Amino acid sequence: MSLRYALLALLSVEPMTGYDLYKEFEASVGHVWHAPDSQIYPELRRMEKEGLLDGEEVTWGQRGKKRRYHITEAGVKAFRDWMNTTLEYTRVRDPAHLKAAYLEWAEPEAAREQMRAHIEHHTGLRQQWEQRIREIDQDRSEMLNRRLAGTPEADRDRVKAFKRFTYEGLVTRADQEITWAQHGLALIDELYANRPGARQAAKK
Amino acid sequence: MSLRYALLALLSVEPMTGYDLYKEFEASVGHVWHAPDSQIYPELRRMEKEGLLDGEEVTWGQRGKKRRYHITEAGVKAFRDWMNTTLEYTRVRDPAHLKAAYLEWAEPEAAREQMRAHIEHHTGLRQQWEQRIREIDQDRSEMLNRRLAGTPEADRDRVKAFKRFTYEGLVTRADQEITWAQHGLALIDELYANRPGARQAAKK
DNA sequence: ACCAACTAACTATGCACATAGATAGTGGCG
DNA sequence: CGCCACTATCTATGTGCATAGTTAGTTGGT
Repeated sequence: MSLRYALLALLSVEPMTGYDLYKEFEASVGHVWHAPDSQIYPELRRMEKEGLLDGEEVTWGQRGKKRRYHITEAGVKAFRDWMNTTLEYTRVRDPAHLKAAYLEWAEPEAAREQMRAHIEHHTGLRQQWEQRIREIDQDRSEMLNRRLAGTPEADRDRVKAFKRFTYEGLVTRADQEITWAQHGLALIDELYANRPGARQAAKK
Repeated sequence: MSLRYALLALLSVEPMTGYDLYKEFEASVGHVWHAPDSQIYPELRRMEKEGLLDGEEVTWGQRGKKRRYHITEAGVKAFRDWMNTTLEYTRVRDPAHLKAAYLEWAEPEAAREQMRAHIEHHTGLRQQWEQRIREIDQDRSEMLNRRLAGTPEADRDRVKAFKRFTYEGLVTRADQEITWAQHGLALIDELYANRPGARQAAKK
């Protein structure tokens, strides 16, 4: 149910087409909420039907056309209401930790590989998020700059501060996951010290 | 797709009915993977059809009956194969951080409430997980004890060690989330120092 | 003139999961 | 005896999301 609010967040800056939003998901919101275009287009139509958005037909080239969505007052209200409502948290469902709990079933080398994948995955995320922080600090994010341009000067600090705060939390989380998996690698080495990886030659 | 592996993990210890598994989900695996009974029962039937489980009709009282599932060799193999396969990670989708990124839209008091809810949520999880660690250390987990009883002595350390490792990681993660939200509270106070919460009386 | 890469949008299928409710038997307590 | 909490299972409906494929126009380069 968060997709529509991610969309409203972007549309609160300026009108956009479904494709714009899809692209923007890769570049900005996508770092906290990913969505494929096949989910975005129908959601936009639904939101228009519910009066949160106004759709406008725009010609493009000779015969091409696209639909540009504007946020309505009802849309702004819906977004603000969501922001003022405390989130419901869902139940834990964590494949990586489920696997970790039964790692004795895996071959030592497969267990290590799992830990390495965990490190790699979170290293990648960490990089993206750090990059995002740098963009915020150096005003190099197009979307954020446009948002700031339409924000009263007195509130600009807050807009930047909350985004920075968000990504800082994610970077720390990634660090924690990386450290955890490194401990995992050490633990595996320790537990199989007398019985090296199945495909590894035993020492003489 | 992880549900079936969580079920196989439990059934690798001993045969159980759907209801047993449902209960066990609340007490052990549920701490890393939650599932409602309405998802468990049909999955068990599917797994039986695929040959991963054997179902056995058991009478219970006068007219009552229940179905007890045994893991088959194919089931053990499927679980081991999954354990030896590196996980695919899914895209980021994090409602709490999505909201955090746009917190300037919320009333200060609502923003604080969101942070408090985050702290409360992760404090609850932290407690569960710490409890789990204590149970592991003191051999007070029924399920784990039964698993250990059926495990060769040489491998018992590993079984416990991986579980401990898993929950330690989750505890650290919870700590990190709590710290983050506390920073959030401090940040909100700082950013609205000149403009206290909307419903609060201004100082004379 | 043509092709590749991009813009733009839509459709289809299926699983995973949340939520809610239905049905029926059991065991114990007062 | 009647009631309640628990055991046990199943059904139904809707949303969210992944994955994959389709159609059509545009732009820029060789």
